[in-house]
Amino acid sequence: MKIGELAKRSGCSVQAIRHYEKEGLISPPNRTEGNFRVYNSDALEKLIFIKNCRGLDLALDEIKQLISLQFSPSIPCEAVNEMVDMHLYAIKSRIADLQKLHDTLKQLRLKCGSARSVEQCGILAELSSITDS
Amino acid sequence: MKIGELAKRSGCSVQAIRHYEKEGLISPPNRTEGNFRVYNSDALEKLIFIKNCRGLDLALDEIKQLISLQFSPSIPCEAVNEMVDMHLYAIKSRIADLQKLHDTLKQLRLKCGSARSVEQCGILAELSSITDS
DNA sequence: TCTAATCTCTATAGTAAGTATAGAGTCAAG
DNA sequence: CTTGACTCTATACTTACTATAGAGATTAGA
Repeated sequence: MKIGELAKRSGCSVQAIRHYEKEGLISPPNRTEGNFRVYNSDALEKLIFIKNCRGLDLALDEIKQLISLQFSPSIPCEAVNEMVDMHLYAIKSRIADLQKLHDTLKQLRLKCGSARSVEQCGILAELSSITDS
Repeated sequence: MKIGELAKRSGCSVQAIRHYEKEGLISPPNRTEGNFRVYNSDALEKLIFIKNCRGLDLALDEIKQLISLQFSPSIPCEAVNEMVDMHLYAIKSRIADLQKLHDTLKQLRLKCGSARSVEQCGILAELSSITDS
């Protein structure tokens, strides 16, 4: 299949596929006489793997590591676990940060009713004076 | 004061200050004979305002809007409220997404113990087969 | 067979909000 | 007068793509 069909089947965009190739996540496929990329079902599988990983917010570099791990199947998979654990931690922190941000913003929102002028706006006043915590 | 002191006092980096100037968030200051930027306390105040906004994850473009609103103090501040409300909504969505991601990743983590080989790794197996939801 | 539409190619620029760097100039103190 | 700290501009880099230009390839219909 050509890149358009691969894109449709994998759910990645055509440009993203070319991007993954450039970044070394997928290997350069064979070409037709007219220089079009030709893919087989292995490429589709790999793309789906990549897509799943991206869905978990794994970075391309990390996905690259996972792929290279798949090529040395007998070594222990500690590295995989560590990567996932680190992500779990990062996500938890990010959630906590956002929650705090949400609370702050909600507080701020209460400073201003709806029909005031900018001059009297409690939000703008607050933004000028909050000190870092 | 020169840019280094302003940076220290405001908590922004020197490059960030120059960046804000280039983006039109702060006006170009006077220069010394030797072409160094010279700031007064108004600039410091403005930078603190910007820093507070950035702490709330407001984009530079949005901050720019807020600053221009401050220059027309008599118009209603609906726009400010709307911006804050939109952010509250965006943050809530982001938290929900991350929570879901966290749960998925935690499930995935359970697929693999600690001492297995990559070949048997449940995580990698799962990543190859999850279908999009 | 011609042609128009669609697909693909490469290369480049843009996104957000800065950080990092190079290479040059300025200033203050010893 | 020289050394070190500071500043200047301009450029490249970061992430994971998307968008675009301009060209060539392929396919379907007339």
